[in-house]
Amino acid sequence: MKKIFNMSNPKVERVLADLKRLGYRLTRPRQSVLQVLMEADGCLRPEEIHARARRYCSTLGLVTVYRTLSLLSEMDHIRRVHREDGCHSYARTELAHGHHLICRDCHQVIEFPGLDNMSTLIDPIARETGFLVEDHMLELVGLCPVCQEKVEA
Amino acid sequence: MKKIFNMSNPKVERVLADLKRLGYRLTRPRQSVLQVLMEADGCLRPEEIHARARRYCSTLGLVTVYRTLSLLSEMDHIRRVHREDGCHSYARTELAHGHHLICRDCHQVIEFPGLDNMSTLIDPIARETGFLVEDHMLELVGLCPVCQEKVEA
DNA sequence: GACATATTGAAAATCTTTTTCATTAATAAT
DNA sequence: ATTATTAATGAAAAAGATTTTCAATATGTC
Ligand SMILES: [Mn+2]
Ligand SMILES: [Mn+2]
Ligand SMILES: [Zn+2]
Ligand SMILES: [Zn+2]
Repeated sequence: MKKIFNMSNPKVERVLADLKRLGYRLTRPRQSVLQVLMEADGCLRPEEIHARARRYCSTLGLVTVYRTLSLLSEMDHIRRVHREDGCHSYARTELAHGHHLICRDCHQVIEFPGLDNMSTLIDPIARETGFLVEDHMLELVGLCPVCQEKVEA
Repeated sequence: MKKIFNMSNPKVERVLADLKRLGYRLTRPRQSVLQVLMEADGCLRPEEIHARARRYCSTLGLVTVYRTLSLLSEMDHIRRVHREDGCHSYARTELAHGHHLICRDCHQVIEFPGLDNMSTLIDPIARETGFLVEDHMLELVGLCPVCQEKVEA
């Protein structure tokens, strides 16, 4: 099958090539999910991805979304992000490195972008322990500006 | 109700006092869950906690485990730890607070040494966001040396 | 175009967690 | 100790998220 989008996204192209290289078929459902993920600038839940991707492939089933997410995760083109409410979100690997800053009072959650210096922290630990560190999760807890004032008052 | 365990654990005592202070009842089901959590030296899933706590309170329902976990989390006596497979584990705050290195295959948990440079990481974020960062949780996930070999083989 | 089969979607199954609600038991008052 | 109050409990049902099953379909190849 040919690409389903006339206007081509270089990120999408790259993944499509990778899929083909590995012998996977370039189906319309897959392409629709991929397109959504690669044009998004944040984390999306499977349900959201499903809704958006249906605009490109109206017959798309949620099951296929899950299957595609799992495949793209394996290939490390997207990454799964933990959510407080139990389920998961997915984002392009470049974006998925966000960390959380949580206010212990109002429970506000701020995402802050990935830290490049994270590896200066992790590398020595990997070396010492012999672990192959594949992922990390950093969560900061404290008081947001608003709640700091509430406490002072 | 009086305490259900003749041999008393100081950690359990402390939480019981706190519960009483806040007007909660010291029920047998609650005490059994608490006991399990405070005598454990690692993370436990609700199902595991349920199984263990039943030895102290045979009628204990899984629902009550969830309710107690949520209460103790609110009170910050235990902390919820994210798991790769979607569900959550819980551990005493002291245990859950440190930095952990978790093997995604054998689930081994190693506590890893010295992160003095944590503040070089956190300070800029605090400055940018205006948050007062009081606590942090860092979890590294990967493969332990043993499980790396298993994969290679 | 025909073929082989990887992929799909619907439905059912699983699994974790939450809600509902009638019953039970902890605490405080008598 | 007995009783009254009502927070807390457990069973069952519901809610969600994700996975499995399987017959039908669409893709890449010849
Ligand atoms: Mn990260
Ligand atoms: Mn999680
Ligand atoms: Zn706040
Ligand atoms: Zn291991």
